Amino acid sequence: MPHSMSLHARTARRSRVTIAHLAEALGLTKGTVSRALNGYPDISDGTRQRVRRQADLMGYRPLAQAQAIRTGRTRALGLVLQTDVADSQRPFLSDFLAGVTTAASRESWTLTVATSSGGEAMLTTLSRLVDEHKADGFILPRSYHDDPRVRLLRRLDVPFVLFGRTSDPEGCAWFDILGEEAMGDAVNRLADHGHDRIAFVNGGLEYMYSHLRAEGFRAGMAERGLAVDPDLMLDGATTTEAGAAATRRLLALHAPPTAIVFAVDMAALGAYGPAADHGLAVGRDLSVISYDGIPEGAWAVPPLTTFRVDSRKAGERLADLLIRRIRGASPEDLRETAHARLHDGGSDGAPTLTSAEIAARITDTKKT
Amino acid sequence: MPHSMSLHARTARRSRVTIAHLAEALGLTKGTVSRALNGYPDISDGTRQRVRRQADLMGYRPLAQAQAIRTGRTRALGLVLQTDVADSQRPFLSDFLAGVTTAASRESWTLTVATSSGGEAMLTTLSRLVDEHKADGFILPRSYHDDPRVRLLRRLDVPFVLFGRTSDPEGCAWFDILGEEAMGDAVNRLADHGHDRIAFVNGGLEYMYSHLRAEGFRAGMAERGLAVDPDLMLDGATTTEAGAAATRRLLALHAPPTAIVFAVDMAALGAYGPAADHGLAVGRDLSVISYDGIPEGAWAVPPLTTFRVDSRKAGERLADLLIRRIRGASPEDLRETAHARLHDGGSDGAPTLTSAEIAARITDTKKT
DNA sequence: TCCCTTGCCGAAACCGGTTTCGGAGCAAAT
DNA sequence: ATTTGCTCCGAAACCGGTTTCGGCAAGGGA
Repeated sequence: MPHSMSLHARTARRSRVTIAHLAEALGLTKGTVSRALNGYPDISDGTRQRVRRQADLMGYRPLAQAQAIRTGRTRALGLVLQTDVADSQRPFLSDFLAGVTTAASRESWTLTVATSSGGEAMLTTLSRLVDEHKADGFILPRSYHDDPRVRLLRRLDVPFVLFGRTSDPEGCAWFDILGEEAMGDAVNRLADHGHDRIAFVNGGLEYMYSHLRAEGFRAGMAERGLAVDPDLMLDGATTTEAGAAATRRLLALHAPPTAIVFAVDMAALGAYGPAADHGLAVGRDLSVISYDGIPEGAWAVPPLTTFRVDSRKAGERLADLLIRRIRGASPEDLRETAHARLHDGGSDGAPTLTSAEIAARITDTKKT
Repeated sequence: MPHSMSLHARTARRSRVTIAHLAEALGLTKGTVSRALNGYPDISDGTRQRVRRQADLMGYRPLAQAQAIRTGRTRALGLVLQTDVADSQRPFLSDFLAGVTTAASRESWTLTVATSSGGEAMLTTLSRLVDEHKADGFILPRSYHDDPRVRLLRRLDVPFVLFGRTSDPEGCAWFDILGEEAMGDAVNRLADHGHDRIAFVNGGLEYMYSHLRAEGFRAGMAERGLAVDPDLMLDGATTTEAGAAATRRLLALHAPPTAIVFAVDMAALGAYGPAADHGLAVGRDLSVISYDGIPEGAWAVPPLTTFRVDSRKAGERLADLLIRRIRGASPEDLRETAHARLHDGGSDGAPTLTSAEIAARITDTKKT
């Protein structure tokens, strides 16, 4: 007499089909069903098929949290956002999340999000999430040159993937956009336009990307046989104000640049004000190329020429890599990069003035 | 002989302090400890104190997922973002998430985020999350006039809070910004400037906010004794392109407005192009006031005068309300509103031209 | 003094899964 | 014919909590 004693009817409010229901319907025990579904070798192919078929016939999906108390894994990705810094990734957060969650839900994983303000709080939050088993691994956005989060998770032996590279790649998986390549392309583009006095305004040196982008800028200059003037190399500009200050400083030089490459859009937007102050038209008298593709760039006049990042894809790739990392793949096999795409806004072009002419213009406007 | 047989030493990698450890240290059983911590009445005050003390002495924190398999509650808030619509809340997503998660973690809850594209997918995602017990309740951003998510969750008897109101408030808790008040203030401000021919460009009527803001606009007009001309009432503009189209249509009227109130910043940004096409200076010849406070508005020339929303606070309040809702508070007691704050950008001012003069200007520029 | 509450806690079942252990059944080897 | 070994599954313990049930001891009323 099969199906003799049925479990409590599924009429109860919000009852799901459990592994016990499934086992009963199959005439097997919970344990056998579980092993069948989880690929244990001591289950015959026949029953495995039968179990699988019945499982998706009845629409059985294991309860992640029930599995978690035994396995310690809850099929959740963790993402801790730092909210106290002006972050060029912020405008794309929505896209980024869309990427992460769609890739995650493809494997029926979910995303747990937390925020923290300040580096210390970040570490506290991370270890709390680890301790409470809220996530099986973490996506770490905006990697630092020397990243304390990496050290923490490495020590705790918790899987993670970086959005960005880091100085000590030991045990690190990552996805990154080749910012150095973009910066090199920017130099080449400007050189093609005829510029030979090109400045570089970098972001904060605590971030890994700054080192890479500076490298890329230098490589581009070398490629075109252009000298890198230390006076034209600034850093620490991640806001519009800092970008404006950097621009003013560059324009005040005896031999100002005819073009500026910014590592960060937010800083590049700061170039427009000082340029206008001296009657310099961005895109003609002063060329600007930048990186990020933030929406504000499109509203500048002329719109910013910049290298766009596909945040949604980044999220997808990171989620995918992290899941594979959690499942045991070695970090060395989980390193991917992609290219930024140039968006021609009009803020760069052939120089209409030489460096000397710009210098003259500056002294002129200063007098008045 | 108390403490005779100690549990496996806590030296094991990543072992937490469990309720069994706690019980052993106290010489009680797991069940008693659990009841003590959860406020059951059949525990003496003395032991309750003792248990509590020992609990935070040993740093015990219950594993949410272990509790969940019995209680069905996992101390997680759910947030499903719709990613396929141009959403004025998107630039503030980071702040919003910061608000939600800080309020949640204050009560040691977490946030589970999912995304979906399309209304149907949204409902599927929601019911999957409910079915898999991934969240105990949901924050529903950007409420619709008639919201299918509300109907679904109401039917499933799952707690939720709305960011925004809805047409059928039955069983709904919410937090909302008084957009109608802002629109009324906008009208008053324009009337103070001397405008008497004011247009209103609304967002999509499927959203609840559009109805409220239209209402607020009408109330403001009535308050100032101004007639509402049906020709000056448009809707469906949530993008820059749609805003531009609406502006062109308004300017082409026999008696064009001297000021336009937009329900949405993204649409308001569309006013600049058409105005410039006809040689009209925004802020002087044509006044524009809007709502949202998106960062792009600051880059328009002149910057947009707009009503800003405090997204972080909204997130905090929503998380708080939802937690109380899940804990059993009745939805009627969980309804809060807040005010938008005016940010004076310069896109509005006293009219320099009358409606007739604008009309003349339009026909002039059309000829050339 | 006896009985009946009442307060308070232990014991054990339970939630929905996973994992270990052991043994039944069968075929091949001795 | 017995032993050996292998395949495959059931039984039961386990994970970290919650909840039900029952019983002991103290207190109160008759």
